[in-house]
Amino acid sequence: MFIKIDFESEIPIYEQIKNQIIEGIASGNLAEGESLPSVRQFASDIGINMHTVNKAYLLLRKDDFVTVHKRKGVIVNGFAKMRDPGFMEKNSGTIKPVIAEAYCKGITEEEFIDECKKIFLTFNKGTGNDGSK
Amino acid sequence: MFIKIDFESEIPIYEQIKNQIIEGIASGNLAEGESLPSVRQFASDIGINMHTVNKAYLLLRKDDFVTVHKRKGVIVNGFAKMRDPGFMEKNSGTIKPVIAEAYCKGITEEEFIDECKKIFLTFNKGTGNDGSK
DNA sequence: AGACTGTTCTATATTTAGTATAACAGTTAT
DNA sequence: ATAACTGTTATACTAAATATAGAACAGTCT
Repeated sequence: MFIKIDFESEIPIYEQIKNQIIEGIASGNLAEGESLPSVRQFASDIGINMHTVNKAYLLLRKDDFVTVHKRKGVIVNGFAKMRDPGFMEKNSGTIKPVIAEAYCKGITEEEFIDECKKIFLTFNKGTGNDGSK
Repeated sequence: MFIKIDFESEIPIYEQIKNQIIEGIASGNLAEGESLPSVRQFASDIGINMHTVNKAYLLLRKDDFVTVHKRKGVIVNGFAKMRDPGFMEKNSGTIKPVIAEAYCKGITEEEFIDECKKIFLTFNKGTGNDGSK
């Protein structure tokens, strides 16, 4: 796997795992139907505990990024199953403090949006969320 | 003050305080030179502990949002003192997971950027960070 | 039956968050 | 100078979140 954990980070390990898997899906590195490593093997690979991996998987399932099959393991969903039109409303509270800080730090709207576009570019290469239904 | 704490939130109280003060500065509700309530009075107003407020103030000082004067208290800095051109580089790691998740959830680049612009609008009304030096 | 999945349970150590008192060191008005 | 107000620091404690550890369970597939 392509996941690297920063043990010095203040971000919990289970969240680093969750984030990197979501980024993997968005960037097309993890395609629909692919299965993730088992909690035991993944934990052993990274050198952490099984339950930490499991917590990440539980969160991914809760938000419809993956489906769990006994025996097969954890499988990446298609974009259709992940879709949630209400995402921006639920998460504007997450973005607001970041923008407020950026604004105070002298970042212009244009600079901020350019950075967002740059990040979006790394994702649009993937399987493709073209915004269609 | 205009600050409301959500005691049910998973976001620490000191971070809620910090965020709302930064948003207050960005939106122009808190102008340069204004002083924040004393740690003791603020804590008593909200019904929390002094040290929780102090922690928020320490973080705000660390990031140059405020200056501390004994007796006068905590005073809001001007945008010039807050300015940090390296902000986006330091914080692209914060934005990336949010965009990745939004992308998977079917939010288009346009929708995401529109939301950012909407938030920027609520700030541009303020004293004005016009991007000039 | 055996080997593999995720899941659940219990237990523990560590860190973070928050509260609680008390004292200290500057600053300013009286 | 004294008093009253600042932030700051120190210590102590509780509670929750994070991470680890080992064991057992319940499906699934060969």
